[in-house]
Amino acid sequence: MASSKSKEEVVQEFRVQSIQEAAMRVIARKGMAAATMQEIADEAGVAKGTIYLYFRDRDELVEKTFESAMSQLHARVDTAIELDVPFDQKLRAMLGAVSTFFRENREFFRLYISMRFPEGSPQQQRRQKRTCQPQYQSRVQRVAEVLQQAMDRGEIGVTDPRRLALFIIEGSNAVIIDRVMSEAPSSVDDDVDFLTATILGGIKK
Amino acid sequence: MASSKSKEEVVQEFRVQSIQEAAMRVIARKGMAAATMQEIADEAGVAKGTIYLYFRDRDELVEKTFESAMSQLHARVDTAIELDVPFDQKLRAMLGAVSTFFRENREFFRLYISMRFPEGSPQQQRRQKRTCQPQYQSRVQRVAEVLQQAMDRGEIGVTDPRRLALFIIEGSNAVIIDRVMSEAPSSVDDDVDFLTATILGGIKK
DNA sequence: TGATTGACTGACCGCGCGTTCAGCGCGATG
DNA sequence: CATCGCGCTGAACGCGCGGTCAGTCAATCA
Repeated sequence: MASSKSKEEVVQEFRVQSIQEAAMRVIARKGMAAATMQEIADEAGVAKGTIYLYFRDRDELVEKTFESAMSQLHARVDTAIELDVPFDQKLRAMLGAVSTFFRENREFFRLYISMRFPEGSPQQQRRQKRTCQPQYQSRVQRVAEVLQQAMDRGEIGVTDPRRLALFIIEGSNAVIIDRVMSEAPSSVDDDVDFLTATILGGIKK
Repeated sequence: MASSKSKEEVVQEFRVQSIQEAAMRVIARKGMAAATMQEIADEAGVAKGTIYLYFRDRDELVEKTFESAMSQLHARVDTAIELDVPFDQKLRAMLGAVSTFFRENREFFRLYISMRFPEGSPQQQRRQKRTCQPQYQSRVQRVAEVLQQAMDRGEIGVTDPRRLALFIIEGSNAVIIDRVMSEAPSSVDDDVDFLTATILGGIKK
């Protein structure tokens, strides 16, 4: 047999996935704090207790859901980063990857935003920081490295790459999310054109 | 009498203010959802019940707290907007106003972020949208108008001013908030220099 | 086909929250 | 000094949540 696990494992993974997707949809609809286990279970078409067969508690469900979506985003951005092209094309590819991802995963952005700042008791905050912040930091870090390379090659001016990465990522996110939320028809290229031009050339006449 | 109201009114306003400030501090510490009325009351040095003498319920407390802080931010930005100077100086003044405000009100940024996307039941979400979204929209709108003027005068290139405003506001916020959170020593000018240069001139060599 | 398993269910539990309100104490009044 | 008014208190209430676990039943086994 190709894989050692057949039915059960496949079924398990399917369950895990559909519960995670349900969680994302409910969080997108009600917000992080107001998303209840009951509503997530209903959305997934299972009983509340079933969720606890696959996830220890609510925190773990949220954490795993965030991580698996985030690793997809990272995978896409990484393929753009690894392209061997001039910086402006690479920037365009990265922005396109992010834009496409958020368009295909409209429900994710709410979770994405919520996980940025940990909530709850100090312990909960520490736990979330350990698991979720690294995902952000590594996203910032990867972009910062790309910027650093471009600086070394003289393709762009020299500044603090981390601060620049933050500015680019959050500015772009705001534009992309605004578009995704407003139900406007497809416009990936439009946004990417706008962002690439603004980031590269600034707004000065 | 200068004002028609003396003792009682002054005392009332003081109570309202100190409760709002306590709410901001607790929200900054625990996050929006985990900030309990009990902890806010303790922080303000009053009993839980006392809060309900000044605010109908939790939602109203949060709403009013957000609005009063937000109007301070708006006031500062507005004085920068009304300056009769070239666009680049105006931009610098606006960024300086925001940066200074967030530095003086470290506790506010958490509330600011939380209010951006309404949470809870559909009714709650509608209520929050009616009261808080306008504050954001008007911030975006004001910046967009300044950009439009600059475009008309040929000071900057022509694009969609709203989208540009979003990009600038959120990119700048990310940089400013990162600095405020990281406890780094004063660096308002540093951030403002960085942001002004990047926004105006872009990053291309 | 009867026995056995274990994935799944959902009524139930305890807790902690927002909210209430009967009562307390203290300054003002006469 | 007795009375009153009122700002304030915090124990108590009900609700709705996350989490549990005894029971169900379809698939599997012998």
